Amino acid sequence: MVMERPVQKRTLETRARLIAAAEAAVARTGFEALRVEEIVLAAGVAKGTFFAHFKDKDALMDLLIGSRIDAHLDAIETVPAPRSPEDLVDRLMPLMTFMTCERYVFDVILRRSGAAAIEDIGPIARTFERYVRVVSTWIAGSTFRRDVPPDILAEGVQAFAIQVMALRFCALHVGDGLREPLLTFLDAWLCPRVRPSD
Amino acid sequence: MVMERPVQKRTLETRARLIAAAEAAVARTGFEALRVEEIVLAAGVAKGTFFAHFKDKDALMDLLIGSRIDAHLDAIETVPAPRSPEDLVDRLMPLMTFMTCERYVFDVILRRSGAAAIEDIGPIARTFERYVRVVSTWIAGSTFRRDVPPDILAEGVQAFAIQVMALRFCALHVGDGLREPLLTFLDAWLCPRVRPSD
Amino acid sequence: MVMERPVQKRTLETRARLIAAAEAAVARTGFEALRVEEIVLAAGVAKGTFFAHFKDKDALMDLLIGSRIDAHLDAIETVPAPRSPEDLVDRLMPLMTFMTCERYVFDVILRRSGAAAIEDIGPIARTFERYVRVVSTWIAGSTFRRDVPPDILAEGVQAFAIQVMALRFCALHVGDGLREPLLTFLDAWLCPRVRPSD
Amino acid sequence: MVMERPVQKRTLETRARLIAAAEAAVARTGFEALRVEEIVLAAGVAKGTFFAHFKDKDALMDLLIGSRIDAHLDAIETVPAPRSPEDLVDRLMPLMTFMTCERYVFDVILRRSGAAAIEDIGPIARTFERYVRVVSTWIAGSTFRRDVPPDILAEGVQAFAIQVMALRFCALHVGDGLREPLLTFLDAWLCPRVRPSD
DNA sequence: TATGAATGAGCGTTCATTCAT
DNA sequence: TATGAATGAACGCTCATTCAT
Repeated sequence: MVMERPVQKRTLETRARLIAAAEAAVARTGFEALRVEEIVLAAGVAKGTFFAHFKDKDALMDLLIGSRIDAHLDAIETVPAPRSPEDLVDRLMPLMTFMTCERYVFDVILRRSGAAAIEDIGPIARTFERYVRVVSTWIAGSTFRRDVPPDILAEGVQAFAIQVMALRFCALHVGDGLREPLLTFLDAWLCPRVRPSD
Repeated sequence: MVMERPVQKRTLETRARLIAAAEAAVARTGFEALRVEEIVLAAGVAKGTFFAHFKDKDALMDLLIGSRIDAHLDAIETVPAPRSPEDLVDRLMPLMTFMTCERYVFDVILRRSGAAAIEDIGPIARTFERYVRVVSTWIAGSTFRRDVPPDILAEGVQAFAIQVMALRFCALHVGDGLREPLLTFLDAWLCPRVRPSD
Repeated sequence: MVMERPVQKRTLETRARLIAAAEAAVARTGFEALRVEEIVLAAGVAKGTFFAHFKDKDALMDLLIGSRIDAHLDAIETVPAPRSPEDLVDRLMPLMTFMTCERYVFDVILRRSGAAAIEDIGPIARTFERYVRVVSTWIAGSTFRRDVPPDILAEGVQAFAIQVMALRFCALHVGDGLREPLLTFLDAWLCPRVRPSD
Repeated sequence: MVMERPVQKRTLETRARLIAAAEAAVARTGFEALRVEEIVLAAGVAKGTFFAHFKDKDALMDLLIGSRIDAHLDAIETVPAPRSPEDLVDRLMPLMTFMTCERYVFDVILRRSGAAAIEDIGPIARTFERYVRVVSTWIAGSTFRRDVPPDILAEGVQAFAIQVMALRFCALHVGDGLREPLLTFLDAWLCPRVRPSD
């Protein structure tokens, strides 16, 4: 029988120190420039200790970015459901702005949004599920189109959001902003205005 | 007045030899395992020569993958325009299969599909534009919904394709295939069956 | 019978252009940062042309630095012979200042002051002979010590000058200046004040 | 308060292995032909380890040559002080022979004998200080001239030794040997035979 | 848990020099 | 003479990760 030894206080402290050091470093130099070396130096622990707490650097990255996304989703859940595509875009904007704060961050998000193995599903991947759940719930209680299940519509919203964010990093579309293009897509996706075809 | 001297024959030959060697290596071991050392050895040129022709290994990767995508688009352009979402998915399948042949390849494609600067726009990024152009032309000549401009619909198709491919690498959806999920999206996107509610 | 074909005008012009371009580049970025690429670009010729005019980059460096030293020696020869070690040091100061303008320059001078093969004796090596000749002549016509031949004394002056310049680049002696230390040596070397012990 | 943790045993062992491997390689092929690759292979460590121990190849070179010079100085310190310039030259000969064993070695010595910054002062630069100290002590206890402080005389000895070694590599003086020319200088420098003119 | 020296495999660089045209 | 693509042989670097203590 495996005894779940209660996590020791020191362990939690070390972990907290590592995360705090990482966040301070990110605040200073951004996500891309984050170095394990830098973190352990600031946290005052050895390199090996870092890897006793995090499977690899990516796991920490996942955690840092994931919790930022979660914070945005927390905020999103406190506001009332959107009643129009415009509303929806407004709700999502802060999150999208964060996701595109650095090209590197967006790349990590894309990479970790899917996971190679079930056990690798990390914070970011979970925020993607949560994202769809939130949007799906909104849609279910909305006046948007009904010919498609809410969860499919929600996944479509996610697809368009990613598309729009990706364009942001394309030189040809720099400066386009996120709002307008996304609105165009969501309007067509959620409120198609077609003549019931003959 | 600067005279643009025509590119020398030898230059083109060397470049061709490098690309041929790289392609042979890819055929043998796949994209991810490609090594610069391997290429220059096979091509019989000095390492310095490689970097005189390609900014870095990534630039070659961009070229190799980009031309594969272009080949698929060439093939796509020879067949008649699709008449239904099913048709459309069928047309796109070979390309999507290639894009997801290696996780590494998909990552490169995502990374290079947008560019930080105009001068960095490479082969892959250009295929993304071409992709949209091709699909847009199809849609323009089709019986799909008309309430949204063809190029927006085409970009949406791209967004859904990427969404579906990304899911492929997600543990939760491995084995889902590409066809069914994409069809679900494209049906809803291109042929919405809504009652003009109001 | 070898016909000494008179050097063509174009040849001389190209050579002059190369030297001018090199000197301009040196003025901009110093000797150490000088690149063949930079020179040929500015001169508007191909890289190969450079090596048709100069055996190697070092040969040009030798020429550039050598002619600067020669200019200093020209100036030195116009002033009257020194009557004291102080005088001597004053005469030599501008030359020493140039020789220590860059660590790299000093290194080149040391390296080229001797030559591996007779045919490699270049401008800098020749300036060293000239230097000894000039100083030797001065000493021969002076009231300095007579128990040692002037050319040996002159070589000693050279040795001390180098010693002092080398110290200049040593962190422990930075800021020591060149004048005082050299004077100390030359005073002892040229005007020993010893009691004839025997 | 930062606790200076004592250097680990393993660290010292690895370092020793690297140095031993380098010395073996030098014994085989000389200093100039020394390759980092060769060293790490022979030492059985990773390349990264080499650069964790030595800033670059030059730093190792400095160490290797510096310790050879130190060994010569060790030997020099065990013999009685010289009583004449001839004695002095004899004492210095083995060291000078080593310093001129390869043109490359002499170049390294010249280059590293001065340092750009305090923290760059390496083994070779330190041997130069030690050299002056040793010779200075000898002179202080000798019957050589007394009108000049021993340390100045010692620096002069060093200057002449370098002058003579540099000439060795000069085509015009190849084969001159080191002994005779140095003796000429040292005799004049340490035992001036002048009539007090005044 | 904590330590930190060691790993490692390949990338990119360097840039004077050569040589076929 | 002039051209400029190609050479070449190390070097140095990277930096997350491992593992013996």
